[in-house]
Amino acid sequence: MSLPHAILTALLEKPSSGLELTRRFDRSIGYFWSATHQQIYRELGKLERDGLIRELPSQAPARGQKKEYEVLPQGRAELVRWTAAPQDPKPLRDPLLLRLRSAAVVGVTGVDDDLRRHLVLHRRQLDRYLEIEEKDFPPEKNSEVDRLQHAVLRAGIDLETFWVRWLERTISELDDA
Amino acid sequence: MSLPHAILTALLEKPSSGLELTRRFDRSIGYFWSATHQQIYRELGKLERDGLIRELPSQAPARGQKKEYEVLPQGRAELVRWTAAPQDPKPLRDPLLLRLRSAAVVGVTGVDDDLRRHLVLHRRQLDRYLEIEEKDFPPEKNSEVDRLQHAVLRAGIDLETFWVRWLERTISELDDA
DNA sequence: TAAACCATGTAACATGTTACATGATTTT
DNA sequence: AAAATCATGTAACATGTTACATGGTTTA
Repeated sequence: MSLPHAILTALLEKPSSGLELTRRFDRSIGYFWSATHQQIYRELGKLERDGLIRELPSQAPARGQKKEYEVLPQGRAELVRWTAAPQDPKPLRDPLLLRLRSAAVVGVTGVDDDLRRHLVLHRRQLDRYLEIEEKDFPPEKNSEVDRLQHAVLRAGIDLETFWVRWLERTISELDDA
Repeated sequence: MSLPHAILTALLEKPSSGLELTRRFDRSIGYFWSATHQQIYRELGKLERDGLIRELPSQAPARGQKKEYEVLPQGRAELVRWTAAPQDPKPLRDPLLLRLRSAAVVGVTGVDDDLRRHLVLHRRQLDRYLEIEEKDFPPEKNSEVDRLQHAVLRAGIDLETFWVRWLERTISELDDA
C-alpha cells in the first residue's frame, strides 16, 4: 500500500499529469520508489474514484489530452495518517543473493560475470547520487525539509556504497578460488 | 521470477514437503527471500505440472498427508540456466524512505517514533546474523560452497549495519531540530 | 504527409497478501 | 472427547510487469 501514497506525495509537491508523474518516478522519486506509467494511470483512476485527488478543471477531458491532478483535503489526511502509522521493515528479498545461494548448489558459472556487471552499475548510481548531493545539499541548506530529503538521499548513497564494497569483496574472493 | 528458483534451490539442498519448505523460508532462506505457505503450495503445484519437480513416491496422496518433493533433471537444468543468466539490479523500493519524503511535505509527527522502533528491530536482526556467522563460519570452513554462503550472510550483516547506522544518524538529526 | 513523439489508456498475466477451510495426528 | 497442532490447500484481492492500442501534436 505505498504506491498511492507515493503519488499523493508527488502531487502535493506539485500537481501533475500522469506522464509528468511517470517522469518524476524515473528520477527523484524513483530513487526509492519506482513505478511504470501503467501503474500510475491505474492508481490515479482509483485515487480519483475514492475522492482523494481530482482533475484540475481547465482542459477538455479527451483521449490524448493532458489531465492534471491535485490532492484533495481527504487525500492529504490519508497521507498524514499513513505517514504516522507504524510499519514493520520489509524482509530482504534480493534475487542476486538468491542466485549466489543457488550457485553454491549448481555452480558459479555465469554469476561471476554478472557480479562484475552489477559492480559497474552500482558505481555509476553512486556517482549520480554524490553529484546530486553536491548540487542540492550545500551545508547552508538546513531546514527540516532539507534535512529529511538529505537523509533519504544519504540512504541511497550508503546503500550503493554497501553494494560496491560487498561486490568488490565477493568478486575478489571468488577469484581466489 | 525468483520464487520457483528459490524453491528449486531449497529442494536440491534437501527434498522437503510444503510445510518444511515454509519453515526453511522463515529461517535461512527467508533471510534473503521470504515467502508464505500459500505462495509455496501454489508454486509447488506449478513446478510439478511443468515437470521440474515430482512428488517422492511413498505416501498416499490425501488431504492432510505430507507430500515430499524432489527436483527432476529438468528442474536442475532450469536452475542452472537462471543462475547464469544476467539480471539487472532491482531498483530500490523502500516504504520507510518514502515515508520520510512524505514527512517532508506533511510533517514528521509519528515517523520519528517508528524510526526508533526500526532501529531496535535492525539491531536485533544484526545480532542474529552475527551469531550465525560465529557458529556456522569459522575460519577453517573455506570451500567454495562455504565462501558463497558466507558472502550471502555477509550481505545481510552489512545491510543491517547500514540500517543501524543510518537510523542512528537520522534520529539524532531530527532530534536536533 | 509521413515519422516521431506526447499522452492516456486496456488486457493479460505473474506475483504477493490476507482470510478462511479441512482433514489427520498428537496432547490434555 | 476436546483442544492444539500438523499439513495442505482455496478464494479473493492487491500489486507489479509486459505487450499492445489509440488519439493528438510537432517536426523533418
